Amino acid sequence: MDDDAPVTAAPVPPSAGSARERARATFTADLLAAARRQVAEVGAAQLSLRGVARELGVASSAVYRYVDSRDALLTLLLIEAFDDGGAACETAFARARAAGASAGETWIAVARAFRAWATEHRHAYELAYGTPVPGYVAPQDTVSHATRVWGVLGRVIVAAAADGDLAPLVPPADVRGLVSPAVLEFAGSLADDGRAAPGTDAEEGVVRSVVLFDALVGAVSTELFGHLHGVTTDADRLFDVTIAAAATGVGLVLRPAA
Amino acid sequence: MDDDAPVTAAPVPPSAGSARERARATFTADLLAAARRQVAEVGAAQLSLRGVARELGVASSAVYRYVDSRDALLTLLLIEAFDDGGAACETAFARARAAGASAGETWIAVARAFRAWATEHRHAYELAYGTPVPGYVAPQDTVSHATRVWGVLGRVIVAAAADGDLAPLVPPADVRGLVSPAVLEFAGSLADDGRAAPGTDAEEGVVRSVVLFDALVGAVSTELFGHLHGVTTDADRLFDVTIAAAATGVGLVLRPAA
DNA sequence: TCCGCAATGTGAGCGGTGCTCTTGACACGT
DNA sequence: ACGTGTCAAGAGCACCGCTCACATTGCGGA
Repeated sequence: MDDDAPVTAAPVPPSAGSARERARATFTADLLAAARRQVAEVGAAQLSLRGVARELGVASSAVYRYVDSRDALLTLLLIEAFDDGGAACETAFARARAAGASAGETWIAVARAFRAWATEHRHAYELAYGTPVPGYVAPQDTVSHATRVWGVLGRVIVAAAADGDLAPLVPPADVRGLVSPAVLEFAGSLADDGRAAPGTDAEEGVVRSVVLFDALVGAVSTELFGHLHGVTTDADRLFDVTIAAAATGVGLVLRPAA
Repeated sequence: MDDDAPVTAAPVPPSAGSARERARATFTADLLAAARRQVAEVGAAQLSLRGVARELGVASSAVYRYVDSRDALLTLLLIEAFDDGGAACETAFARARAAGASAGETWIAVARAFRAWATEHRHAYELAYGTPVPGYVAPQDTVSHATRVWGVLGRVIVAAAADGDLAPLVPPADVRGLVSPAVLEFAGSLADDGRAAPGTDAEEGVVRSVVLFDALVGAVSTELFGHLHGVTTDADRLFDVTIAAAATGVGLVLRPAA
């Protein structure tokens, strides 16, 4: 009631911009929320622009004023998903390290956080880490968000190297030339103190991160996609064992905090 | 030309059954072939009954005479996919063992075969091991086909135990009560000579198989779904390293054949 | 103050989808 | 030779993504 004030009133109530810009912002937010809700209910592949329009009580064509296409909407949700999962891993990492956890313990904490996020946001996980939506290719804007999880895993390896918790690979693997230069550069920027631990091979570190990533996505995907259905009586514990085995596989020593 | 013979002729030319039954069988086969082709081209989620009807030069409604629904058709293709992937693993296993390969070498051969199959039949892999098709729940008939890969991985572990190539898990994992009884029974049936190697814990063996399975699906999925895009310059070698790390993680010793 | 423009919402419409149901033709077994 | 039952066809329903011409409305400049 207070909002439709006299003619020239209220130039900048809470947010900036003209009334139109504010309306646009709030409607866009509502649209994204509705889309998020719909993805959570029926999955990304079933996301329907007409459906969100219905939910918003608006003509289906109106949605196209705010979003280029269904794919563009999917891209927004995909970025959100990557950011959400990445943030979950990042806070788990930070919290574990702040609590003095060893690199191995940190890896387990990160993996658990990732799995918890995936379980709670099943469809967001599917969107980000499941089968690519058919006919849809993720634009370049998404990769920077997708790398957040990678960054955390890389820092786990860096921390392990710094703490002396990184055993040699068994059997020794020749990783020379395996990693693309751009990724090597990205990996080089991960060490907190600006310098990698002595004797650490950056290329081998990236390979270890890849193995951890594969194990993580593999464990979560098989569980969420039903391939472990009826296999175990305690999925939580099985996940922990799986994740621990992955650590051992990359030479990440699992020891309690010092 | 020879087929549309005179009125009462040719009771049982090559296959059995009446002319109607034979026609039905061949048409069903054609239908499946067309569906297979379409899945290979555009993916399972884009499989269109109208599309296969078009390809067969038939009305879309006619397809429903031969298949209950789009989902039923998907089920047939899903079973095919599981069988195909399972067969690839089985022949790789048999071939490696026949050549005297160690359990570790056999694991690598199986993993490579699985990856090769997945790469060649991308959409079949997606159908079987990717995000479940939304709104579609795989019927019970599919599980027996899905277990073929599991059987191979289980036999890898059994072989390793028999050959003394199975190191204890590091760190030791308490796997008591982790595995469902039905799966334990299935695992018990895998030993070729009818008896598990002495000192082998069946439950722990299943857990090792799960870890291998997760690593396999994880490695293939991340690669096929684009998460390793631009990371490596040699995906084949990276896969091998990943698979070797998984073996080490479950205590599967990688040694050359005796 | 008023006018023109741009942003916005609408609804019809196009071509596509899965699926159902009626209708008519054909082949089969008796 | 004839009933019976299988079959393909096509219309139709409800949904989808997307486009476009059309009103409306709010904004900024004259």
